[in-house]
Amino acid sequence: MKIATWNVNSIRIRVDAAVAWLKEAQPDVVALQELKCTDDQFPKEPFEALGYNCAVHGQKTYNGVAILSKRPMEDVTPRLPGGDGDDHARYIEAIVPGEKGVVRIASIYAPNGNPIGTDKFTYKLGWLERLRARAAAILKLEEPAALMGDYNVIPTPDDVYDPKAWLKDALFQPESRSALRRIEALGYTDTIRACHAEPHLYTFWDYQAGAWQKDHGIRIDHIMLSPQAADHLKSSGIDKHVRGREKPSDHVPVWCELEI
DNA sequence: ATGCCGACAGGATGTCGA
Repeated sequence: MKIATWNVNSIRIRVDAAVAWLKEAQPDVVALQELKCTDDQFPKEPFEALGYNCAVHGQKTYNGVAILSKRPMEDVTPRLPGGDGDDHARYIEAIVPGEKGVVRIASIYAPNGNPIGTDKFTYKLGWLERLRARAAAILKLEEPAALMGDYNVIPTPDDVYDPKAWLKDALFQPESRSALRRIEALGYTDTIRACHAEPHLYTFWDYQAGAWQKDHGIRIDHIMLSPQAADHLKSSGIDKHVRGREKPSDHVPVWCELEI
């Protein structure tokens, strides 16, 4: 089973780009983030025409997550538990059948958290703690699971072109990095780290200041596998070339192959 | 230099992203 995650930065404006990538990459399951549309506005037709079922948790203008799956999904559950009154559409979970078993899939869009020292940063850390709690609960199920999406956290200095330039950014704060490490420490595997020894692999390049041309990127989109999924990890990659196309998202797809 | 770019809502320009 090939699974992938992609922050599309508006699904409506990215339909052609998404269809082109799906045709070439042929993933069985895709977690999408930053739909920037309501459930009603989500363009299901072009994806259904490619054979995908769509589970959408949208919101007007901001956020929004979805899971596309060739096989029908079960137990589709939007919203991250906890966070009383939190109405941001940043999480959706579903069960997807594979050839040999099922995989629990989560599409994650963690808060940006800038600027630091504000309620936004507090919200980010609280949200990541809620995610850790959910990740711990999923581990107890002892089943293959992939928690994938835009974590908005740069894990280490090796995951950014110039660590100094990000020292005051919410994505690279010690508290943010620690929150991600706490999830990994539960027993989750970062697929790109597991499959690639070389540093400076990126998933996001800002639209501004020629970041793409200068390869000024950061790695913030991650696939985290439960032990039962990591046992079946075959390969993982980043479809970097997608960033060089017409009207690109500022993020690119991250994928992995599971023998499930 | 805290903007550079891009999407959205709305109908000008402010908000948000990372």
